[in-house]
Amino acid sequence: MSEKIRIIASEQAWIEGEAVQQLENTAKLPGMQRAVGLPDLHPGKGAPIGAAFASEEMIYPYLLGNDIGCGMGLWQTDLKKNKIKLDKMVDKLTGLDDQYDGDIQAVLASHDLAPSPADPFLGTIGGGNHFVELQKVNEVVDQAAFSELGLDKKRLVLLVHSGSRGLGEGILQKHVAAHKAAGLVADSEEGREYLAAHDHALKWAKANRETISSRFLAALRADGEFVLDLPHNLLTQTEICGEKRWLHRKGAVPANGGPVVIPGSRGSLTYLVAPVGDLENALFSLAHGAGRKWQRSASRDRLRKKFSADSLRRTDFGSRVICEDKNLLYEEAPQAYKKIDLVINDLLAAGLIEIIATYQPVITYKRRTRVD
DNA sequence: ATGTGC
Repeated sequence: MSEKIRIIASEQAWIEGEAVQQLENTAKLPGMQRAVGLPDLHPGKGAPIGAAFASEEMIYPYLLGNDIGCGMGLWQTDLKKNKIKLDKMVDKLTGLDDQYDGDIQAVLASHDLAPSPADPFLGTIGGGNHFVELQKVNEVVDQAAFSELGLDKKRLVLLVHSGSRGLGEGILQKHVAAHKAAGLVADSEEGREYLAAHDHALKWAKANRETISSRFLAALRADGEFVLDLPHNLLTQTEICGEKRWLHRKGAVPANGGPVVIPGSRGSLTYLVAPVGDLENALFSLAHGAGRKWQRSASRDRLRKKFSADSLRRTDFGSRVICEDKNLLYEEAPQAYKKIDLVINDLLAAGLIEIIATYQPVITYKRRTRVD
């Protein structure tokens, strides 16, 4: 394996050969200095997911993929853990895939965002692995760090996973039409144009998660306080070992900006962790989740044989899954994902995290609208 | 992942 590559995973971790091959391929790209695979590394469309890449001079839009700015936002609600009325809450969460009926222009203005064709979709989560999850505390491990974030173990939190919808898609498509998987010189007209579009999508995606949270909180008739928001598909100029590098993160959460959330699948715990240790050697990045184990089509084929759709709408935690799109229900089932505990154990073994707390699902909202 | 593909 190239000395440019590091894979942070134990021998027991299930990492597909194709993902490792994809990581090897990225290390050969012109200007590429280092590539790090995180414990949730898995194959993507040409480029791996769960990885960070540091390059000199060149930037590679293809490594980031279409959902520029996709990430996790966390809000603490004023809903109490001991007063959960599941059926009533599920009934309230309707109409949330429709166009946002609030003031989109005001949201854009507050984030200093220029108009874009994706604006009618602001406030919608989209499909794929995107979700909104209401969670309750499972365990507080580091009370001081937990309190420091303003968190209260009696209160439910809202975790929002979404991105830049059609906006990032359009930016990648434009690049691919002209350059396919090839990169750009960062300091060129096209490079600067991509970076400007990227930065816009990054901000838009954050505004999207904020809008989604306010919609869901309003539907639940709850208030919420912002806790944190971190993208996991992004490109930044970052100093690494004393050199300015273009740091690409694809399914990798920044570990140089305080605590991060690493969610499992909807059937497992979510970890709130503090990055520690030699993060520079991990390109200041951590795993962004459990990582997919089975491809979408394989998940549908395998799980349809074993489980009814309704059985997948409840989890071992007693939580509910709101998802009327049956394909999505099977594609995103917990069985299709790796075990989050193993991902966390690998990060602990590498000395890169300390656990602050764990949360468990109460309600997982996937796209509710029926499309099948 | 996708104002969702043949």
